[in-house]
Amino acid sequence: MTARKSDNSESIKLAIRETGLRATPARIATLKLLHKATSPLTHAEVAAELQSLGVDKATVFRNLNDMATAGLLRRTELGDRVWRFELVSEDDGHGSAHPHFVCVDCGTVSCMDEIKLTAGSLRLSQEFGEVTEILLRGHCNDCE
Amino acid sequence: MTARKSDNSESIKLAIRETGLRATPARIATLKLLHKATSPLTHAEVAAELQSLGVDKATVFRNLNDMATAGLLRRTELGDRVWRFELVSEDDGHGSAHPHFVCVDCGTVSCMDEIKLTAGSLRLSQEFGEVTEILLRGHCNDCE
DNA sequence: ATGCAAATGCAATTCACATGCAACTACAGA
DNA sequence: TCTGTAGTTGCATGTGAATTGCATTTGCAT
Repeated sequence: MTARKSDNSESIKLAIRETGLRATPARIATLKLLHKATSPLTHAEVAAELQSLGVDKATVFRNLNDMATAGLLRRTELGDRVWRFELVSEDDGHGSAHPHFVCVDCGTVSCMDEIKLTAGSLRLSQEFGEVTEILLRGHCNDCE
Repeated sequence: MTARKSDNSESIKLAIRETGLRATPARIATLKLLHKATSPLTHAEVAAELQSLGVDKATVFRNLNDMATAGLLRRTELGDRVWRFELVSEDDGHGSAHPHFVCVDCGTVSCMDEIKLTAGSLRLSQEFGEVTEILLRGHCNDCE
């Protein structure tokens, strides 16, 4: 008894339900997959992986988008017109919007908590609208 | 005489030829259009504009890409899976990219020439890698 | 003026993603 | 534990941007 191969399935289920979504096999498998991944995965990659479980491509698309909207995943675009998804780690807690650095080569997303605009720039940016996200793209040190 | 309506056509032609490409009407029209534009234009926008001149969509696509490769244009992807092109203006010296503001509601793209990071942030960002693009997302004043 | 590589027009295609709808299922309540 | 139903899924189809193949045309060096 106990310690069955339930792994972290239960905690994953809870995390999903917390967002108001249902803990379906497809979603659990998606999160497990992203949990193992060392870099963001594309729609296609996740879909290919879950196909063996009988999960449809469209379902994967919808789930990734839904879970990204729900805040479980982060959706990034590296510049090759393909969305990539990665887990939003809980310990990364600070819900506040902090800048991200995206390596266009490996897709790694780093949080740049300390990056700020100059005061003047901040004011200028107000003239455009309400900034909700700051994204820097480039080549990370591990890639160049 | 002189100062005919040749405008800057001649200088545009020269600029194109300098890259090894031919100065065709479609390319000249494309550059003139981008010259007038105040923000990056999409393939579709340029194509729509040049359609009245009888220029085919595919030609526009190819020309934009070719001229971007040639260094006349800058090709950016602002997160909506659509390429945008803008002139790499010589007088603007810094061939380097300037930040863009993208409205997540209406999709409008604005160039933020004056926006800068603090010196400290600039230094910090170096620790992540070489930043090639800065993107701010949010709700523009016309939308909120 | 002339030849030919470069460029163009048109149609068809690819590729990533989105959607409509009927069937299914997770899960809250009986 | 059983059941109703709103949330999900599978399948097929649609969409919109970008790309490609190929025959024809054209810029421009000679």
